[in-house]
Amino acid sequence: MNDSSIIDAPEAEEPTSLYQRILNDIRGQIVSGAWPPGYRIPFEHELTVQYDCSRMTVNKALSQLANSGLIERRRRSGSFVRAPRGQAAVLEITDIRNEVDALGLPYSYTLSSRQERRSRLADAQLLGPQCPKKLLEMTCLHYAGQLAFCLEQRLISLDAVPDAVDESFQDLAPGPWLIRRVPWSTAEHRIRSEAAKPPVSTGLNVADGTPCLIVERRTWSADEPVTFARFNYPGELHSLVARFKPD
Amino acid sequence: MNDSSIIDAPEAEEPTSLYQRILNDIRGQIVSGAWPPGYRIPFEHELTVQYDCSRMTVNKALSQLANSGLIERRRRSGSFVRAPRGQAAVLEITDIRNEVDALGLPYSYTLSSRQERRSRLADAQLLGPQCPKKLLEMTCLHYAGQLAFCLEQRLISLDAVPDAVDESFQDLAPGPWLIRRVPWSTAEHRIRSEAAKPPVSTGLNVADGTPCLIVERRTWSADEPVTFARFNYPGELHSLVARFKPD
DNA sequence: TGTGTCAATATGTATAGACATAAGAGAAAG
DNA sequence: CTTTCTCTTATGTCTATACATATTGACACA
Repeated sequence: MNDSSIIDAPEAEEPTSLYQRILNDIRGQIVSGAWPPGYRIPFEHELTVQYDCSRMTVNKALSQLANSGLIERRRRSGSFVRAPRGQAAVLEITDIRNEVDALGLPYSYTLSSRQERRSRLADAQLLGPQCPKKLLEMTCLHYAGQLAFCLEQRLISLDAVPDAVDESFQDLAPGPWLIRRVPWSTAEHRIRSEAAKPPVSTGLNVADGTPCLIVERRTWSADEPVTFARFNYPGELHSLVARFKPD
Repeated sequence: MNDSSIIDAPEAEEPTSLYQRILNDIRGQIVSGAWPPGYRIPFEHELTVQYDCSRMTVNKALSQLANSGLIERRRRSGSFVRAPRGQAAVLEITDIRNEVDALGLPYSYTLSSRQERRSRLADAQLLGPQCPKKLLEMTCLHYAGQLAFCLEQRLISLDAVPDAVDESFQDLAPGPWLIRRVPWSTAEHRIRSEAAKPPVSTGLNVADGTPCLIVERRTWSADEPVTFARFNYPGELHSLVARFKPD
């Protein structure tokens, strides 16, 4: 399970245009520590002299650095290296089918339960204050070969996605169905570890108390809740990877 | 533990400049689904007419959309809405002290063990192929009140950070020490769930088999491995949050 | 039919200039 | 000494223009 052999340091690439060269140069000064947090970056005017270019070119580079959060720009004062930023990592969320494929195992999917119902108080806990009136609740199992890879507990707002009542979800998982049907504007993920209890433990066919990686995803489209999904990955066979990428 | 009351849908904000208005308009068309993947966005020239502005203004908006991955630009052909992107979420990695503070509990820290040594084969598994020769290995405990909140297992490359030998780490955790001393260019996080075993279970004072959330972080500076950290969060009291943010 | 050439076109990058805006510094007024 | 005003300055945005570059379609040629 501890397949840590896929570790590789990243590589730099050559800049192609002037503004990218300026951008790389400055970012280099920052990430190398030569320009510590609080350091005042040369004024745009000074950089135009240094690189012998127009202010717009310098501005393009500095603007990108600014809205990627590496520097802060203050009128009249100049541009400054930002405090060591709360390190942000990008978590790439893929379809479960892709995860299984990546393991080289055959993927299969079954629907365990499906129920249309009115929403209850407990649902508002999961979907937020603007909880829809009607819901579709499902439990699904994703297999990697013979192995139960993930148990999915899913709520779909029938207010936001009325078409879902016409879909059986017998052969197609709700995730890929939704992603091609409903545009989404925001998603939030909560990740934690939990001991498996029924019905999760029975569904996954693991002993009670088996540690599970839980990923809960809430999705909104234009401020309206669309869906809630809880993915239960049993044991230690699954790990999420998040990479920091400057810019 | 399931403190799900901190759920709120996001809000839109008003554009301040023309290019931001263009950017928001187009992004709106895309995330609302009105312009599906593959749709050809109006040419820059058409947009300059529509918004009555110069091409540079349109270009600034489209460029940002392009390098945030929402659209793809092809010379001579135009700009196209990209395929439903691999959903990416941003994981905000904070100092453990901040996490404890956020819970409203008093933070304290102790160093359990500290050892300078030559690197072994097993270390290359963790730090990658360019494993350093000399290492500093530590085990630390982070408390939230009386509760063991997190057990940290830490390796620091003494090749990359020779200064670390002079630091006792008795009162300051390696994380904040490193972050203000060593600039880093890349970080990778692996997140999984695991049953606690000795020495982790004994260090955290929890029963063997207690599910733990494991966050492993590898950090490089200029392609050289700097540090490896494994954070063991026992039980279900901790959860990571990752938010999708368009742009 | 296949291929090479060429012009048309949309984007990529850069320029010089313009005005707006905010924020700091210093002067003037209370 | 404090408040208020003006002036200066660096950034924020926008324009009109220019040339480079990649790609496509059309046309001519073997």
